[in-house]
Amino acid sequence: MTGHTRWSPTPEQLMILQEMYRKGLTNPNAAQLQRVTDHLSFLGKIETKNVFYWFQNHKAREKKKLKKKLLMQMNQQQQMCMNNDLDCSLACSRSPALHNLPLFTSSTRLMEEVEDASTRLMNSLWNMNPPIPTKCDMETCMMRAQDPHFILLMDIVPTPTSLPCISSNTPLKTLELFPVTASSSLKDLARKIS
Amino acid sequence: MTGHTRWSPTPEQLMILQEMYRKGLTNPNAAQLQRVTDHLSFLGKIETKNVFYWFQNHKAREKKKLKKKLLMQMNQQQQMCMNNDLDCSLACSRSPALHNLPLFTSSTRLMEEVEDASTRLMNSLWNMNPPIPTKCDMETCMMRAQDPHFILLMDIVPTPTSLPCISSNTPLKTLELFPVTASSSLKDLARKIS
DNA sequence: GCAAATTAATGATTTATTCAAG
DNA sequence: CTTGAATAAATCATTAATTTGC
Repeated sequence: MTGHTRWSPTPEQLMILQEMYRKGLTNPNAAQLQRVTDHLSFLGKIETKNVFYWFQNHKAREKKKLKKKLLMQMNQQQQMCMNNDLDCSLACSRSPALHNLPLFTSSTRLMEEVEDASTRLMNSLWNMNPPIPTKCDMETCMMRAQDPHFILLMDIVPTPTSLPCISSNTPLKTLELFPVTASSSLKDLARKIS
Repeated sequence: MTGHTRWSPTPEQLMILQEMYRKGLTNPNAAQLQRVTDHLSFLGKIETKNVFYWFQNHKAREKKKLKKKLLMQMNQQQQMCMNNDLDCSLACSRSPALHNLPLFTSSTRLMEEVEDASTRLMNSLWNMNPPIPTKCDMETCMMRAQDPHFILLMDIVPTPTSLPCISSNTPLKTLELFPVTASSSLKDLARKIS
């Protein structure tokens, strides 16, 4: 195949082809190919098969590009989601109103004792000192299951007794079940013990 | 560190820890760690630091697992999307009602001639024979931009003159701009020419 | 079956990042 | 802007699980 030189569109031809494609001509039939070829032949040497192959290739490559682009978008989105929201997906509320919600019913288990033990421990922790600093009334909330956790979004209305936790103009917020501030340094504790 | 043997939770301890975590205890403070340790010490040798590390690791690894899971889901979804719908995203309608929609206005370009040339060619193609077999009236439609293409969903009401293209109980459908069936085989054409 | 060899899980440590107080 | 506490991420190291050849 050394004697041959393959077709290469002139800039004008290329632009028109691209424009046609962008306008929706992604799969021209024989008659259309012929017609396009006729028109483009005024701008340079061209054959029907060139046009045919161009559309074939262009479609495939646009598809590939779009695919790649969406992949990147999705990965990015996903990263953001992961980095910012994952902890929220674990968060839940200490409010008594939630104690009996499905959020706290465990999946069926063989060992009821484990269930009981952890529940008792959990309840004892709820009653521990120091008291958890955030205390809010809940009005509306949405719960979304995200196996194996739940995301709980709720409308928070700070009560008079509540500490300055969240400004009231951010209505939808996720509460945390357990205190954010430890009474003593965990690192120190861990070090002292080890 | 050869003399040491690292802590390994008994099955009961592990179950309770997991249960606590599932109930929302993902970041215990010092007092909580101590309390949990005290309780679990009845089930086997355990130190506060073990509990501390367990929660740290478990949280991190659950996060990682969830991340991976979501990633896979997204990739799957994406694959499906790509394989089934990509061609649809390129589809648009040949109906005269759409000729002046933004769908067919090209982006701003330096060379107006190209725009004109491709538009003229496009228009000539629209008027070509054989006539495009699908012919429907449109009532309602939605257009969604998906750079660099558009997805057009529309309510199709077959007219008396229309060929049997789409059953009327599938109201929302994507139309294709150009005929799906070529008047002669493209493959044959390409072969004949080459 | 079982014991060495390989792989996967996971406890423990270190390093980096975030965030609030001064 | 710096510092320190807290947390998250990355890494190391050992144990548990499994594979493999006999």
